[in-house]
Amino acid sequence: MFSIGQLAAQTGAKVPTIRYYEGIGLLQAAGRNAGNQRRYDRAALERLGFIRHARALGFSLEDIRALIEMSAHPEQPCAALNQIARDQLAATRARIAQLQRLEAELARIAAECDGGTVGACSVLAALGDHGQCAGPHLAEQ
Amino acid sequence: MFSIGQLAAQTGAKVPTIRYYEGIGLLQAAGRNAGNQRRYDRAALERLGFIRHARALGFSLEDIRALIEMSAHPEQPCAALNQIARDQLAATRARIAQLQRLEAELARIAAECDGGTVGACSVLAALGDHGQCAGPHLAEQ
DNA sequence: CTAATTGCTCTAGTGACTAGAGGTTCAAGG
DNA sequence: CCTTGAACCTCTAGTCACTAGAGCAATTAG
Repeated sequence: MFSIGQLAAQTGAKVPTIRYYEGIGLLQAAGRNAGNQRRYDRAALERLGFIRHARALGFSLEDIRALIEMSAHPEQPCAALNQIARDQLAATRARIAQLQRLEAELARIAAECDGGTVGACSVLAALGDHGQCAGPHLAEQ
Repeated sequence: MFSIGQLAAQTGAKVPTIRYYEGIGLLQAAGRNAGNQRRYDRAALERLGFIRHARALGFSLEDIRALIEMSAHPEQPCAALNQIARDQLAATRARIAQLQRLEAELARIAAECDGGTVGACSVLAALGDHGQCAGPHLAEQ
């Protein structure tokens, strides 16, 4: 059995994050010892490891909740499961494409600076005027 | 003179967003008409256009606040100004590189699904086990 | 003159945590 | 056995950049 600190050390999650996951029902509430402190078993370690790895891959907690829900029904077809992964892949690709558009504009804007004064610097003008841009680059960050 | 709705229509910002910008001091408080409604001139239109374009390029409101501050001192050297733009470019490139690592892992994981049941699907296992991944891909989203 | 639209302020909610206050329990050393 | 310091507990509030809604006032078109 692990304390919350040991669980944190083993998974790389921070202690308040673990309590947060429990609070929103993503991790089931841990058992407590006589002094009301959380105690975790190896299954909890695996569940938290799953969550952390899925987060590191960019899945939302809502997605992860759905994935956990599905893993509780192993006899069902995995189409919905794989759809979540493919949606995440598509979202990642879309985000990359958008950031590459931003990168191109930023590189162009930054390159125009000639090291003079703010008043003469083309960077401010370029930031203010979308007309100077090569294309669209709407960022919904 | 424009109403807030007309300003919103011309810049693409939403009405509550404009009021929010005023609330945090990013846009200076607009003048009011006899009925306490905000009225904007062409200068306000340009300031908001600058903010929206910088946001679309991925700058934080804090960065934008600094950029606006600098634009009020046109005689100063533009080094700090250009540094903000170059930092944003570097952050964008770092984010792209990281998302590309995620993309590679997600593509690999999604490709492994053979359309069976959840229990047999390799996607869940791959999501839970970082050991199956080709490399590091820590996402701080 | 009326009705519809637009405007006003204020509060609260989003996602995924993080920070801090103020108090309790545990583990190790003497 | 006792003390000390680390780790634990709950609860509230803050982050970023908005967005949604309530409840009311002003404007504008017909």
